[in-house]
Amino acid sequence: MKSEMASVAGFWTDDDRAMAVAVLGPQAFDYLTASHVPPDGLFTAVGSDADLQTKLVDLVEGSAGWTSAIFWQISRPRSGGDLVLGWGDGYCREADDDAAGANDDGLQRMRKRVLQRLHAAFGGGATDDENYALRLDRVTDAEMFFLASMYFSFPRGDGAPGRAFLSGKHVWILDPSDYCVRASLARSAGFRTIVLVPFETGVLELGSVKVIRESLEGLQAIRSVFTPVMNERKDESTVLSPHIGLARIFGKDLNIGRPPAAAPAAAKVDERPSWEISQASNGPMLNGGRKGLQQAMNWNHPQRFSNGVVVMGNEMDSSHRAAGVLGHHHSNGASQFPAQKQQTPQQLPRQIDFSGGASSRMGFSIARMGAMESENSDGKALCKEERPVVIEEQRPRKRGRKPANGREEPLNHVEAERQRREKLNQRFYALRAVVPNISKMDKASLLGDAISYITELQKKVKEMESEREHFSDPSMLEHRRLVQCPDIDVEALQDEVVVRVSCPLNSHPISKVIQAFNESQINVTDSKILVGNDSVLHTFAVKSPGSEQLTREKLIAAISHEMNS
Amino acid sequence: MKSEMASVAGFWTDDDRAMAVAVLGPQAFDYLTASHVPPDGLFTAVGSDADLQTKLVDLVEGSAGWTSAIFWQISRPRSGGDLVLGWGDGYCREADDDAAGANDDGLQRMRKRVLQRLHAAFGGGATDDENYALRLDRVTDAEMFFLASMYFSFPRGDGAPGRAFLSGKHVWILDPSDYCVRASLARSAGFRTIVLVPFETGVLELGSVKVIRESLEGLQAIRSVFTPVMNERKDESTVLSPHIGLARIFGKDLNIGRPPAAAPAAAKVDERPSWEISQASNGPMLNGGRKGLQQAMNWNHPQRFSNGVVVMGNEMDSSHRAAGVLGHHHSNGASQFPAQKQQTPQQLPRQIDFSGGASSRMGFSIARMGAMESENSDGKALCKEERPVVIEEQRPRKRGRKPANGREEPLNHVEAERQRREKLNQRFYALRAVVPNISKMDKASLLGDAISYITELQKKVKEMESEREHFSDPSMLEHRRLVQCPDIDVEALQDEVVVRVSCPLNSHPISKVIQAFNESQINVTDSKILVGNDSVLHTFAVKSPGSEQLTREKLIAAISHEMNS
DNA sequence: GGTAACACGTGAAGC
DNA sequence: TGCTTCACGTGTTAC
Repeated sequence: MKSEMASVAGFWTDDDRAMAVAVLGPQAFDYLTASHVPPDGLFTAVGSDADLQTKLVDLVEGSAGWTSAIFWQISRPRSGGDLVLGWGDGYCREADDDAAGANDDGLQRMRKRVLQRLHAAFGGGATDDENYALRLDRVTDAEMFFLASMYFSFPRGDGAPGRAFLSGKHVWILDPSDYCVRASLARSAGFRTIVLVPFETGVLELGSVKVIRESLEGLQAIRSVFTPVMNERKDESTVLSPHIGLARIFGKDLNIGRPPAAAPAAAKVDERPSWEISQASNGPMLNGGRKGLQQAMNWNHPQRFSNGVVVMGNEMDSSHRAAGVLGHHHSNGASQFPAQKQQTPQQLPRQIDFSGGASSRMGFSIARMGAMESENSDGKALCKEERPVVIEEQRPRKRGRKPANGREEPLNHVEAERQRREKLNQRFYALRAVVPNISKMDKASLLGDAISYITELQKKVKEMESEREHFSDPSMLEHRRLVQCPDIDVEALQDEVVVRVSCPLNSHPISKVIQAFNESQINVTDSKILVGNDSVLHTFAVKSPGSEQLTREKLIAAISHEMNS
Repeated sequence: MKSEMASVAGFWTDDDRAMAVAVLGPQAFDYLTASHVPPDGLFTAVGSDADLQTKLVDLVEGSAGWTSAIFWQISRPRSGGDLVLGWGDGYCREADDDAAGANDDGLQRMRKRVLQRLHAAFGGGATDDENYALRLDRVTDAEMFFLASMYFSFPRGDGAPGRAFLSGKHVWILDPSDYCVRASLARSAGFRTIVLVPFETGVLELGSVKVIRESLEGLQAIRSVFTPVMNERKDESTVLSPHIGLARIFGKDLNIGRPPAAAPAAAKVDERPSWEISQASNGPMLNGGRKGLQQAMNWNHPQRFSNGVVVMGNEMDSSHRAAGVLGHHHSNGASQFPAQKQQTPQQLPRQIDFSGGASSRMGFSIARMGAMESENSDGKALCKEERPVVIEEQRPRKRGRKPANGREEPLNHVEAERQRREKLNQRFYALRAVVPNISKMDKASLLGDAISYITELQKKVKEMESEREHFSDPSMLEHRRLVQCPDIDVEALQDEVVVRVSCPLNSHPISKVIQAFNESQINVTDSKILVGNDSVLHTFAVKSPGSEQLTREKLIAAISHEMNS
C-alpha cells in the first residue's frame, strides 16, 4: 500500500527529501513515504468520542505537565483494507516564547517547508493557502512533533500506538529515543516522557518535555479525564453514542454509507437552543476525507467565551446528511469572527474549532495566528440549514483555557467553582464509562449503579478468590481428584486384604495413553504399576492386532495426538 | 433463658394473656413470654450506624412504597450470652386516617393494653406515664406490628431476621403469612411484602402493605440508601466509622467496656458549630440499656425546621462518656418545643428525636400526639455539657418528613432540590462505604478512587476469569495433570512396544491409598490395573508384615484417615 | 489570606 | 402540567 503521491518519483526533490529526513528523522521519513500510510490519507473513523478535543485540552492544560496529547483513532482507510490507528485529534500546549529553535530562521523554514510538502503529499495539493504551517510565525519543537504526527498512521500492532492498542496495556516511556518511527521527532521536541494509553476506540498518546514518573494516580487521572463518553444533556446539548456521533458531521465523506439509523440523533441536534451556531470547516490542511474525520473528533461542547462569542459544533438537518450535500464547503467558522488580534490566551481556547487535521493544532497555534482566520475563508456558502451567525452571549465563558501561567487574581471564586463542577462532571462521565448497565442517566442513579456494580464485582472477586484457593491448593487438587474417584472397596480374604480403587478414566493420568491405545486399536498385553517414593510408574506392553508393524514412532505420534486433543 | 417478669406466674392475667394472644398471635406471644428474649431487654449493641434513623426514614418515605422499616441490630444481652438480633431502630409511615381498625375502639383498647403490658413486662415497670401506647390516640395495624416488634429479638439464626443474617442473603417475602413468629402481626398489619436484607451489623426489615415485586433495582435502592456509613464532614459534622460511632452515645450502658480508642472520635464531636444543640433522651419506653442502644440508632443529622428550631443528636465530651454520667437522665428534647398543636405533618418529622425504643415510633406518631410532648418531660436536668437551649435558625429546615399526604403547593422546588442533594449525598456516602483506600474525602477524589477501584476490580475479575478457564475446563484439568505427568517413555521390543508412564505420586488418584499403605506399614503383595470403558480400576492385594492381623476395618480406617489429611 | 470544598437557592429544561 | 434533574452563582467554612 504505497502512498501514491508521496512515493511518486520526483515528488520529493532531493532538497525536500534531505530536509524532511533532517526534520523528521530518517525512520519517520521512510515510514511516511514508503508504506503504512493510506494513499490519500482518507479514513473513516470507526467510532468516535463526542468531545474528545475538550478532554485533550483538559489533559494538556491540566497540572500534570503534559505538552501534547494525540488521540490515535481506530480508522478504516477509505480505500478499504484493515483498520489502522490514524490521527484522531490532538492538542498541543503553547510553548514558551524562548523555546529552543523557535527563533532559528533556518530551522523554521525547514520545518515549514517539510510540513508543506507533507501536506501536499498527503492530499492537500499544492495550494499553500490551505497550509497552516505557512501561516505560523514559528513552529516550535513540540509543535513540529505534533504537526508531523498528523500524517502518520499505524496498522494493527504497528508502531508504539499500535502495540499499545494490541496489548491493551499502557506504555510509559521515560526514554523516547527508541520509541517509535517518530522517535527522532520526539527527541527533537525534547520529549522526555511519552505515555500511550489504549482505549476502546484508539490510543491516547501523551508527550511531555518533563520527566513524569509513572504512577497509578497519574494513569488514573489520564483515564478519568479521558474515558468519558456521554455528553451531558444540557450543557453539551446532545446525548449521542459515539458511534452515532459520526453521522452528525459536517463533511461529505463521513455520511457515505452510514445507516439511516443515525438520523434521529442528527435530527435531535436541531433542538438545540438558537444561540448555538454551526461552525464550518476551515482551511483544511488535509483533504476531504481526512478532514471529515477530524471534524468528527472535534465535536465540542458549545463554548461560551468572555468575548461574547459562542461557537458550536456543526449541525445539520438529518435530511441533508446525504453524501456530498455539504461536501467541499470548506467554510467557514473563522470568518464569523471578526479578526481579534491581541486576544489573550485565555480568550481563544478552542473557540475557533477548525475541522480538519489542523483543528487540534489550533488549540495552541491560534494565539499566534492573529487575524489570519479572516483570510482563510474560501468564501463558499454555508448550507442554508445552518445558522452561521454568532449569537451574543453575555455570560462569561463556561470554561476556557486556563491562563496557563499568569494567574489573574483570585479567579473570582466563580471560575474556581466552575472548574470544580467541571472536574466533578468529568469524573461522572468517567464513572459512566466504566460502569456498565447504567439504568438512568442521572447522577444519583449512576452512583447507585456504580455502587451496586462495585459490590457485585467485590462479590465476584471474593467468590473467585475462594474458588481459586480450591484449585491452586495442591491438596485441594488432590481432593478434587479423590472426590472424582471415591470408589474404594476393601475386601478381606484369609490373611490378605484386597483394595480396589476405581477412578473415572478421564481424571486419571493414564487416560490419554489409554485413549491413544484405543484410537490406534492397540492391545495392551501386559500392564504393571510400580509405586516409588514420590511417583507412580505405569508400564504397558502393547501390540497392534493387525499385520501392520507397530513402531515406536507411530505410538508416540498417536499418544501425542491424544494429548493435544 | 426465661423472661423473668414476663413469665412470672400471674404477671399476665388471663384477660391480658387472651388479649395479647389475640393481638400478637399465639406464636408471637409464646415467643415473647417463653424464651428468646433477654430477661430485661438489656442490650449492648455491637457496632452501629451513625445516622440509621435518617436512612430508615428515607427508605420508608421514599417512592418505593414501604410502610415500615426496622433495623435488627446485632446486640449482646447485658446479662451476657450470645449475640442476638435485637431492635436497633425503626421507622413507620403514618397511616391513612381511615386505616382499617383505626377507629375500632375495642381493638384500640386491646392494642394499647397489650403494648402497655409488654412495656411493663420488658423492663418498663408499671409506670404508664412512660408508655407511649397510652399517649397515642390510636394504634393502626402497621403501627401495632411496628411497636410490638420492638420487644422481639432473635438469637443467631433464629426467626426470619436471624436466618437472613446467617445466610447473608436477602429474603423477599410476598406472602408473609408464615413469615416468622410475627407472622400474625404482619398479617394483621396487612403487610403483603416483607423484605429482609442482611448487613454487616444487622438485618434491615422492610414491610409494605403493597405488593412490591422483587427486583435488582429495588434491592439496590434499599442497599444504596442504607449502606452509607460515613458522614459528611461539615453537614453531619463527624466522620466516624460505625463501630466507633457507638462511643459517642449519650447513655450510660453503651460506654461500658468500650476501648479508649474511641475517644478521639468522640472528641471530634465538639468541633461542631455551636448552633447544633444537644438533644436528650425522652420518655424511654424501655429501660436504660435498651434506651441507650436505641439512642445510638438515633444519631441524626442536625435538623433545621421551619419553626426555627434546631435539634441535634446527642453529644458529649469524651471525658464524660464514663458509664452513668448521663444515665437515667431521661430528658428531654420535647420540652424544648413549645406545644405546637396543629403542626402540619411536614413540620414535625423527626424533629423530636426521642431515644429509646419508641423513638423511632415517634417518626409516625408524633404528628398525632400534638401537645403531649410537653407533658412528657420528666423534668430531669440535662447534663451540663450539653447545650439544651434552642438556637434560632431562620432558614427553613433542611429536610423534614415529606407531607406524605397533604401536598402543600409545588414543594417550593426548594425542598425538592434539597432532597435531591440529600439523595446524591447519600449515594456518595454509600460509595465511600464500598470503596476502600479513599485518598481524600472530597467528592471528586472519591469518584476518582471509585473509578480506579472499579477498573482495578474489572481487571482482577478478568484475570481470574481467564485463569478459571484453565482450571474449570476439564480438558485443562486433564492437561494440568498431564503436565505434571509428562514422563512418557516408549520403547520398542521385538513385536511389542512398552510404554512407561511416570506420574508424580501426589497427583495420582491412588496416592492416598498408597500413603495409607505406607503409614500402616502394609505390604502390597500384588497389584493389578484394569482399564474399563470410562474408569480405571486399581486392585491391590495387601498384607501387614507383623503378627498383627490386618482387618478390613483397620485398613478402611487407615485409608479414610489418609484421605482426610 | 488564599485556596478548595461544600451546601444552598434559583432559573431553566426535559419528561 | 407537575416532577425531576441540572448548572450556576453565592455564602461559608476549613485548612
